[in-house]
Amino acid sequence: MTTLKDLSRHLNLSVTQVSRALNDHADVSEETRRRVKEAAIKLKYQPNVAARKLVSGRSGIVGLVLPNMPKMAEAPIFVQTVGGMSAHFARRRMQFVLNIADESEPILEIYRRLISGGSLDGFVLLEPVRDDPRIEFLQSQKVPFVVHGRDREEPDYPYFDIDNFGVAHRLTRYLTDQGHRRIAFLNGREGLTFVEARREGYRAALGEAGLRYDPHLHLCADMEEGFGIISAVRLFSENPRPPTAVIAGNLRIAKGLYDALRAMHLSVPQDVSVVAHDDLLPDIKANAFDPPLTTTQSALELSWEPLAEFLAGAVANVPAAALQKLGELRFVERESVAPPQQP
Amino acid sequence: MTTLKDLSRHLNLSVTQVSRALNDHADVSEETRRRVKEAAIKLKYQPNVAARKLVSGRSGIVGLVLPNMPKMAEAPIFVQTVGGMSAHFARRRMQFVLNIADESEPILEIYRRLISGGSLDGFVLLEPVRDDPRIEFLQSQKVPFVVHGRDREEPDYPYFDIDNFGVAHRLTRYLTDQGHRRIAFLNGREGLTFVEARREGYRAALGEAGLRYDPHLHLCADMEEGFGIISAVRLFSENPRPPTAVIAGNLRIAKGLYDALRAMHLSVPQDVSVVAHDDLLPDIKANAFDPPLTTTQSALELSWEPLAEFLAGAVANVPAAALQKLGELRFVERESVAPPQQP
DNA sequence: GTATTTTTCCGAAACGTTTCGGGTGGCAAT
DNA sequence: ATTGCCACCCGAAACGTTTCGGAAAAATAC
Repeated sequence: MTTLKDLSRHLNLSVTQVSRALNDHADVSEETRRRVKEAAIKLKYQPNVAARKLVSGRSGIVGLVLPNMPKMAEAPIFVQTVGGMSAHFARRRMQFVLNIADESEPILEIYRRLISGGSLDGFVLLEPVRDDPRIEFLQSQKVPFVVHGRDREEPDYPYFDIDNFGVAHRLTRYLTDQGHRRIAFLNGREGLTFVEARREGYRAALGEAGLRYDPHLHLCADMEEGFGIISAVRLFSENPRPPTAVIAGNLRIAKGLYDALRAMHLSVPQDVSVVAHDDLLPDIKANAFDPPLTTTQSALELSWEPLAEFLAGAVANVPAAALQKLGELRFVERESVAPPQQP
Repeated sequence: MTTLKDLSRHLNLSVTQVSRALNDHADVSEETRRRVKEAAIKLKYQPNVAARKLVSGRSGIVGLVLPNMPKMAEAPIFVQTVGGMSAHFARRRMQFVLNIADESEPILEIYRRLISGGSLDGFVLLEPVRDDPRIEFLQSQKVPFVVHGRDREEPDYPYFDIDNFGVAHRLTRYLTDQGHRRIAFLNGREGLTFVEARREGYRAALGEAGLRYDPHLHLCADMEEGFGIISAVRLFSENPRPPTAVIAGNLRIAKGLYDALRAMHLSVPQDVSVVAHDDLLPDIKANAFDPPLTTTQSALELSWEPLAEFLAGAVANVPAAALQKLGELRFVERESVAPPQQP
């Protein structure tokens, strides 16, 4: 293994100067810098991360801590997430480590262990809840992190999110504009901030249309196909006043919903209008629905690069304000909505 | 952050002795050891991994390098694998890092980069091919690793595998015992050693029954549902002499096969007998098939623990012979096989 | 009583890097 | 000729741990 000392001997330079040359410091001549870099490549020099970390405090390793094994239904998202992050961090010459918690160990303990050993530079946080304890903890420990989402409206930490209020608002508004007055919303698991944001967007759009928010029409659960199926039954077969339109939180829910509606001989959009939000996952396509589904869309896949970039920035002490971004959102009109039938 | 020096000051001991006490060396009195360990807990001492690594050469980090982003069809296996490994290494207080290769960078370059930086202690290798270049490379570099599978019959490195020869042999033998004489085998991607082992098991069992191996009946492809579908068509609708039984390499292939046979109005087991190997993945069950599928089974899920254990062992210089294991294999008879129809 | 071993401890060096403070020598300004 | 400045370079210290060789204290043997 080549070290700085080897290089310095080989070049008749001091270790100091070699280090400075490789790190592009100011006071090293152009000529020397070139020589050094060439030699480094020729001798396959790779800096020893441990040594570097010891003095600089940075290890180039960031982590993702998951509270539990992902369920099978979440597999595609898990692949996207872990794969995407890993790839983008690798591109930045950073290591990405995955840590799946034992249920036995409290999650904050895991963070504590990982940071106090000094092995990790920072973390990626997924699925924040309101006033997320992880965020509070990491902030109190002054450990860099980036959040996929937000746990409050205007955070002072790095994040990448989409306008979830806008998602729900837009979808709801589109339906009220067509004359719908009873609109159900199949949202996500309660407590998650993006679910709350969507609820508010939904509620706001209802208000603007002069409609009142009916809690019976706002359902919360894990965003799986089964949720769509069960909700369809609950909304349309056990309900004296069923909705005329349904908003699905993602395509998986919408899929279940479509299937169940078909089984109940309700047709889209004649009997029920359906819209959804589409994360553009590769395994399920909105225009492969029958009829093609009207959606808001924003590619989940585009999250990983900014997340990696922002975490790298945070580790390098870039101020948080420069490390915040909202993803693009598009509205795509297809054929799953019609005006409500007159009763 | 508490360091050894802090502890030593606090205890009126030398740094040396504190270190030795914590690492359970011989020449430290019982009394001192106790005092030191108590203080360590009280002051929340966590050894700095970077410093430790610098002198010991171990980082406690192991890695998995994947040649490319997993395809969606492989998502459940990916989740199992990555999740399982990560969890088991975490239990051993080791970090597990995932590295998804850019197509641009040759895979051995990635290994080279990761080991010469000195950041990783060892690797987990998946899906070995015969005379796998990764194995040769890592062996030549004297880097510890463990293989899920084998790249030769009796390797001198740590591995966990199942008896793939046995899998194919058993399934084939079961069919020949029932009188089948034309048996197709839907195997995996060519080049993988487990695929070759299965081919040999198949071929051997055929031989024992006095049948000759017909290459037209041994098909190789990625083990996805589509492979089962396409093979069904090829074997049964374009073939003057179709097989009377089919062996599927896994349940996903079997699923495609079942679906396609049904579409072609061929019934299992009256028209075609089917058997398969079952990795006991959570998203697909052999007895949920109609009719329930006769299988060999061995839980993929049970691989992760021995793999983690063996890699940890390899890093600690345990001889390879003690780090090799074959997984359990069971044969489960269900209702997907009948004697062949007389022509 | 001295000689020898055993137990328990410690100082110092080492791992490979970054960085601090302080050099040189050359050149322009005074 | 002195001063100041600049571009370039270097030695040494530091990061936190482990380990080597040796030393003091205690226990045992003669």
